[in-house]
This record gives sequence, C-alpha cells and structure tokens, in this order.
Amino acid sequence: MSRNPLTAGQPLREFLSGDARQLAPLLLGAVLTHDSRDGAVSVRLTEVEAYLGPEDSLHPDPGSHTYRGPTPRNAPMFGPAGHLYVYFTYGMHHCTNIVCGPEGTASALLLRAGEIVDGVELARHRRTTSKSPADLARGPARLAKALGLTTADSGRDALAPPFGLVLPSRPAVPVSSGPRVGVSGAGGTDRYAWRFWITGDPTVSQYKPAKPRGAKPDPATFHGR
DNA sequence: CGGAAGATTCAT
DNA sequence: TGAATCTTCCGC
Repeated sequence: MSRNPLTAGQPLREFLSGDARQLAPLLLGAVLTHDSRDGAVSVRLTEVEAYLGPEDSLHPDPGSHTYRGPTPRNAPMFGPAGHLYVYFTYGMHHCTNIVCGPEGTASALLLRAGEIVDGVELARHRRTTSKSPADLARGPARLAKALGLTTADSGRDALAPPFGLVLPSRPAVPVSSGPRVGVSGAGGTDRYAWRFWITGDPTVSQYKPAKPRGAKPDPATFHGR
C-alpha cells in the first residue's frame, strides 16, 4: 500500500467521510473509472459541486435533493461514503454523485465535468453528439453518459469493481469556486458557493444560472472560467 | 391524484 | 431561446 499524502494515509472511504465542501476541491484531478461489458472509461474530474443533507436543521442546504428528507430516490445520499448517487432528470438525463460524509448524513459531490483519460473511443460511441474530446464529459449529464451510468448504478460502491476511484497525490491547482449551476432559489447563490473547478481547464462546463424561481440571481455575480 | 419543476442538453 | 421528455414529490 502506497501512502497518499493527500489522504494522510487514511483509507479512501474514511477520507470521503469528511465534509463535502472541504473534499470537493481535493477531488479535482481524481480519476473515476467504470468498467462495463463494452470496456472501461475513466474520467479525470475537473468540476464538482457539494450538496449537503438536512442533518443540520439550522443550516440546511436548499439546493440539495435531500433538503426535505429521505425519499426512495435520494436514499443513497444517506448511505456510506464512496457510493454513487445517480438520478434521472428532465426526462432524459442522468447525473452522478459520489456520496460523502458519515453514514446517516446526506452529503454528496455532483460530478459536473471531467476529461476522459481512458476509453475515449467508447466514450465517443456513447456521446455521438460530442464534437470535440473536451465535450465528452463537459457537463454532468454528459459525464454520466460517457461513463455509461444510469439509475441502475445508484447506490453502488464507487470504490469497488466494476468501478474505481483514484485520488491525485497532491491537490489540483489553481482551483476556483462559485455558485452552483442551475440551482434555483437561495441554493444557487453566493451563500452556497460550493461549485469548485480547476481554473482554466477546457473541460469545465459553461456556467448557467437557474431560471429564477423565487429568488432572482445577482447579475453582478458571474463566476465563469 | 393532478401538476409543476427539475443539480440538462441540443438544435433552431 | 425553446423543445424534448418523464420522474419525483408537493399539495389539494
């Protein structure tokens, strides 16, 4: 066993049991692999967002799927760290999270974008609309599609075959942060600036504010790359 | 049980 | 800028 300075030698699952907001920048540069019948695809994460659970009733996260408590869909978020939470949205897209925090709490990291570092051919086959290599996993639904993930994978362990997660030995730099993409209401504001990305990386998704529902976004607050 | 909204993407 | 498309969850 080689000791990873980033985790201070902790087992990966224990490391992921920490605070999602602190883990988020450290997971930039990590490589997630999914090995399927068609082959393996690996993505190097360049953009993630932290979402918290309702356990802190004084400071709940209004942008999180777990804001109003557990449901059948979000159940994996309450489970062990290192598992996947994959959900179906807009009638056609899947998005992938890695669960964080101790079991019983409901935090996770939404995998918003990355660079395909292995299995590019298979990823291109799954993402025929992609025009350039940088577009293969540029956006959460694109990333899930490139990896071949569906709701059938929700709740499965990302740290065991057919999946795998490898952290970088040192934190990615430089890292930027800002409001989360597409989150309406207070959860999408500076108050919850829990989107983290590798500054200047070409695979980072384009910033898009949510349609203002309730709270209106501040035009002075633009955090593009 | 009806309906609005959605952690999005792609084409127009 | 809007359509696609359907599941989830809130509210009546």
